[in-house]
Amino acid sequence: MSSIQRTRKLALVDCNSFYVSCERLFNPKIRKKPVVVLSNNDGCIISRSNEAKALGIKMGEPYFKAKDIIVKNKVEVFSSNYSLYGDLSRRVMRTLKRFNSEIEVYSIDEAFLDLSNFPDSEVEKVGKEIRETVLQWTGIPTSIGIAKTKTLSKIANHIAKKKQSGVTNLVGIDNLDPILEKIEINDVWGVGRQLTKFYQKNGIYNAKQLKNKSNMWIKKSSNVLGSRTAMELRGIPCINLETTQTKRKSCVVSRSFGKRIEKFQELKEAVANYCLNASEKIRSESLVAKAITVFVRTSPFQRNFGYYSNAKTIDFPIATNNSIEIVKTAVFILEAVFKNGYQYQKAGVMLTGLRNDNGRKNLFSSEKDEKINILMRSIDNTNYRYGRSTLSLASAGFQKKWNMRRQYSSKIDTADFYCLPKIKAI
DNA sequence: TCTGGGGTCCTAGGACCC
DNA sequence: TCTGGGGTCCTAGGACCC
Repeated sequence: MSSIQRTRKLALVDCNSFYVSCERLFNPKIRKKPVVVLSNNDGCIISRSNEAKALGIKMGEPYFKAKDIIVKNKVEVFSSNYSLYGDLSRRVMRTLKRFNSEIEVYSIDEAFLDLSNFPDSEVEKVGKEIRETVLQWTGIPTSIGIAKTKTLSKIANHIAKKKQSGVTNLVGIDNLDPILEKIEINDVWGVGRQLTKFYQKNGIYNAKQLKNKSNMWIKKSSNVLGSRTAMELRGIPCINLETTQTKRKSCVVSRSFGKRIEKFQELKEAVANYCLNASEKIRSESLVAKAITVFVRTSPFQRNFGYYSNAKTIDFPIATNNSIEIVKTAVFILEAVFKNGYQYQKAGVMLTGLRNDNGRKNLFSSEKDEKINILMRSIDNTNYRYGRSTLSLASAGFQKKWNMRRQYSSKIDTADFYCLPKIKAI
């Protein structure tokens, strides 16, 4: 045995109020102010600065419900700008890879890092170094939790969020019970609303109590995922670090409309646009779809108009990523699910059964297919170079009355020179 | 007036086969 | 007419995540 202890150590790096931090980066005036970022269509609040949290603004709360507090306290409001957040996310992840190239990018603002190669005694110091480096290189503040399993690093991260240092290390602590006892059951990773209700009914209110329940009982009353969580709380790793990105299995594009839609024609345009978007996405990942689902629905919150929701799936004869075929099939489905006399609030398309496009010709492929592939490729290249929807299909429409509301966009584009932050020479 | 979007995994149950 | 048991595969729906 080596003299240095090398237990399994995972760090969870989580960006603090990520979307808000991104907006602040390009707008120093809002650094100390309460800030919120809204979801698509300016619907819900999906990111809050600490100052906004302190005002009692809740995560996921509809914007219009929080408006009173927002106006009264002069909270800065932004529509979401996903290309900006995606760009900054990539910068953060690139920085993290300096510390270990084997990282799992878990979401736009989170990554797991394997720190097992560092001695136990140094791991906290490494955490602080990671945090400082990310802040210095990207301007994004983070919190870091370190522990033996993913579920425990999530808990460590939860604690780190409330600390000045921003780093919490649970490796090397023999008895975690006093810490786990303070973690409410609904704050445990993998325990959502339903499980919380169920666990509480059975006297489990915190992480320590779940940890001490028998696997048999948990598995019987929930499922394997539940018992995995309990094992991980005991420090037994059950969830691996996924360092290689696996290809996705489905691709969804759906939006709520800026205003309600009643006409088939407008719905058709929206759905055609979602199809173009989705097929471009899967083409860029060299995938083909086995099937397509289209769904439409009215607002579930507007009871006086009666709720209607419908969806239908069609299998393609041969898996495809051809925009024209995808749009055509989607419109065919839409004709089947559309009913007159409703105010539609949302629609979407889902490409499923995705697999690699091996480009192999099959029995039915023809010269025409070849030509279509070439056409698709040139559309993608043009749109990449000159901006999305430079080239489109006529069925996608031009008016786009149904487009999203984005009233508070910061309009920052990291690909645009004039949006770069200015530095004043002293 | 105004309530996001995009994923994954698990389970139960049905269809089908031998 | 009697009518078993085990396996696989698929799907819909639910739960969870960020």
